[in-house]
Amino acid sequence: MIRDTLAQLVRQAAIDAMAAGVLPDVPLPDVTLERPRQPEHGDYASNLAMRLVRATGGKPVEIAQKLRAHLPPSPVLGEATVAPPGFLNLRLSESWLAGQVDDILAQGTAFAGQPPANERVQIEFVSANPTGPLTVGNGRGAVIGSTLAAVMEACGRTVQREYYVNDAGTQIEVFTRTLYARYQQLFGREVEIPADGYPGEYMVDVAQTMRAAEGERWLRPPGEPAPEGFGELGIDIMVEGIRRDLVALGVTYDVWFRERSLYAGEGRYEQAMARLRERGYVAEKEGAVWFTSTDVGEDKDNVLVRSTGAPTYFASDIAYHYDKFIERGFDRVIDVWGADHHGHVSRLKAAVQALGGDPEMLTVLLYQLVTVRRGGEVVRLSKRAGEIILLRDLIDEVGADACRFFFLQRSADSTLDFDIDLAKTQSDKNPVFYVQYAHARICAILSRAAERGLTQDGGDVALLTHPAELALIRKMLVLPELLDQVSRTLEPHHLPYYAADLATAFHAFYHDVPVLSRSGKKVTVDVPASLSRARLKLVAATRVALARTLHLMGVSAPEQMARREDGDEDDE
RNA sequence: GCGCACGUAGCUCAGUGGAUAGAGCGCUACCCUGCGGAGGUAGAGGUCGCAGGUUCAAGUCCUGCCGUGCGUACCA
Repeated sequence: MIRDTLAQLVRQAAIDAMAAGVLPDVPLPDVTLERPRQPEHGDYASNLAMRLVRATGGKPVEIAQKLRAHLPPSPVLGEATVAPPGFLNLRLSESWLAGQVDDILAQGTAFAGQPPANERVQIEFVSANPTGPLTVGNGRGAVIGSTLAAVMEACGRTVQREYYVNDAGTQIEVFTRTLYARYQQLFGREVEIPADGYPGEYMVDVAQTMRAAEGERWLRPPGEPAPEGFGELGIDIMVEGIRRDLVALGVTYDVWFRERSLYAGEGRYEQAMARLRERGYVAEKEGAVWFTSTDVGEDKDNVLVRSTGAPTYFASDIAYHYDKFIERGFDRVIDVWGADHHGHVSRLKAAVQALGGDPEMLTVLLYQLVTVRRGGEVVRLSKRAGEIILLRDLIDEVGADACRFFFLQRSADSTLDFDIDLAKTQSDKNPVFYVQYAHARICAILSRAAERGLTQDGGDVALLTHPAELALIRKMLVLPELLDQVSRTLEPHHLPYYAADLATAFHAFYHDVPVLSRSGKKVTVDVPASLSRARLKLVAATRVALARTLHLMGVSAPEQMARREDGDEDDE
């Protein structure tokens, strides 16, 4: 990355200055460059002089000047200046910048990525209980998780995407009793769904699916419980529905991990509990089995096996993470959870530590709640599911692209207001539209040029010297750094902002700089073919960068937008 | 009570310890039919919740307080 190259130059300048006796020989801190807010301050700035001043003495500005004098020559580096209170500001060489257009085109869809690194990452996301359909909140987790997976892959990690299906435990019994009641109702029996059951209408749909497939096969005499296998089939139907909703959002998985599989035979559950016991973290008291998490710094102990003999959800989770860390041996594990689960983060990390894993390698990424607005009013109800809004309904109404873009737009730490009206707007007010339009416009320009027999072939990027051209190239070169940052901080919300920035830089360029000759009523612009070819290269490179950004977000990069009807200025 | 977050423009939100705190929407002007105007330019709008502290430098780190959300089960 260019930032590293420049940092190395600054570091070398310090070493050379010390060797020359111009600066006292002191230990050198890590040289990091930042991007100044003001463009006048250059492309990158180093605060090294200010960090050295305590050890070396002297004035920061003078130290910075010495660093500047010892910067090794480089084709990358343009101007270097010193600014108070001691910044060393660096500007990229314009000829090098122009040359990056060829570089971006050569990289193509691999642009801004990193070579493979030897790191295996597992990212588990959504993992909603299969007792109900996905909600908009689950959708946010799906988009955050899948986007992070894509970015980490682009940055060289080997990524496994996993969905943990909670198909064991008490909730499944409740689900089964509810479903069986619904099933019997379809055959005219006067049966009430359980008081603690799932009232949503989707349960009727599942029951109907089962009747449609196998008729009354599952019916037992009145008063008897559901037969063996009935609940499992119901769960399978639910999981399939969840899978389809996720596909509609552009999300697929490598592994669907069944909680039930932890308990098969002498499985992971037994192994994990045995390991905890060996290591001295299991105690019996009050008729239950406890994880003595206070021994690893927790506030309280937690129950593993209830006095009824049934394991808790927490025990399953321990076995599951035992499998991730100890058996499957991932270098890094990321769990994406809704913020309402944050109370479990600490004790799960404690469990990983107690098992002998490294809790630092487990990152639990929490995202805050989603509220949906329509006409400024908060939407609360779904007809089919009660007090939740279905992800499916949102996708059907605004489309997967808008869903993904909007879900990504906010930091996971912030609650998210999803404005349905804005997401459906076919205008520049809608950021998804604005960005996608930029891509479509690029495609239109390239094909228009081709119609005239002009292509980027043979274009000489050295002709790209206009400030708007260079600004656009600079914006494209942000992407590699951005992806690196997202992969390290796990904050994908920067991507939509960047996409909009890049689109703006393109529109500004296109507004200021003619790519093709044109003749209108008022103005005639003549662009030499050689210049057109060079600028078409820049346009094509912008397409590469913009499409890359959109694809990582899982948002489509359309070649054309549907034409808006003329004269249709009003909102519907 | 305790724990984890959040509090930045009218609204929704960005802001890796750096220089003059930004964007979109909304508002006010302008470019006037354009190589896709579904675009561009400019302006108004801020005690970064409050008070201390650390630092050459704090919206950013630390402490306390106020406000909001979530959690604090032998539920998942």
